[in-house]
Amino acid sequence: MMELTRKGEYAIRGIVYLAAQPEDRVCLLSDIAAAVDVPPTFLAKIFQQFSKIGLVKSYRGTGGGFVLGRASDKITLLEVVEAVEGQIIPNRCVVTPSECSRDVFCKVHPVWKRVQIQVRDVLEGVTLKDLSGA
Amino acid sequence: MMELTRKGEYAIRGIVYLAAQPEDRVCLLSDIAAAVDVPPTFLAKIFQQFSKIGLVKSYRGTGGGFVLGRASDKITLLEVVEAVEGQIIPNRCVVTPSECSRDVFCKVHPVWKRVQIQVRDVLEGVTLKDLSGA
DNA sequence: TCTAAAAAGACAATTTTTATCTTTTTATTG
DNA sequence: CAATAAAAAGATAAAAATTGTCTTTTTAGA
Ligand code: SF4
Ligand code: SF4
Repeated sequence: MMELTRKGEYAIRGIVYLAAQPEDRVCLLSDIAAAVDVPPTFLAKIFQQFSKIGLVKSYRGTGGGFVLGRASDKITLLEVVEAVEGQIIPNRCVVTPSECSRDVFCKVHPVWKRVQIQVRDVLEGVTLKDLSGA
Repeated sequence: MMELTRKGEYAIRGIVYLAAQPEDRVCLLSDIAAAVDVPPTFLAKIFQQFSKIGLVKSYRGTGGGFVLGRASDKITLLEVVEAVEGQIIPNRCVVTPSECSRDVFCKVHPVWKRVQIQVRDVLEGVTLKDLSGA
């Protein structure tokens, strides 16, 4: 339970690698994939998601590749994880109360809410800089 | 991500209902299932798991059914969840470091460890009594 | 125009989840 | 003892999610 998927793990590896590169060095997807040991086609999908929300910037064509979208200390682990895994949802009723008619009186409901907050807090407190630094 | 499965949700509902019953009242599985709106055959599997580790006690035959294995304030939500979902594992390297060769230098690894601890702490701090009380 | 590289979309194998159904074991009761 | 009640165990299966791959398209540079 609560397990990060491969996709999430790959996503983190990839972007942490990027964050560890010299500031404005443009990296090939194929190079990143090889470096962090992830299937290139899979990582491509992941970086497309990153690109859409601006977590990375991409350049096409010759000399193209990827760079970080913002300074590495301005990107949190939470953003990275949520970009590919979606919101941190310990239980569906946390995000969709209507899902369960019992939520009116349910005492479990607020516990999941607390779990959500705790997890988010941990992940939000870590930046790519923290993860890529020496 | 981090989402409880139906099985986990059902498990909690079922055992919380049991905890809310008068002390030594033996409950039929079919009654519990109906009360908490869970497929009876599915709940049966769940309660079998509970029974194996003593979270509930079961009686077969006429007049049989289930009662809580211990006082409701001695059973934590963590136990219940882990009984059916397995350990709280935010990332597999947390439990099987050998899984990933990068764990020696990896800075992400300890973050998942912290997530694990936080989640466990929240769930461990809640008992069935807390969840079933008026 | 040719080539390099990412973006997009379609597809597929595998695994996990979410059950259901049947048979077996155990206990009670008349 | 026979009949019945109820949980335990086991087999099976549909649906969904995960984990990829492959092909085509778009964009940019040389
Ligand atoms: S029973 Fe409570 S915890 Fe479970 S889904 Fe409903 S509101 Fe959420
Ligand atoms: S790269 Fe780090 S976080 Fe990811 S599996 Fe390996 S040790 Fe764990």
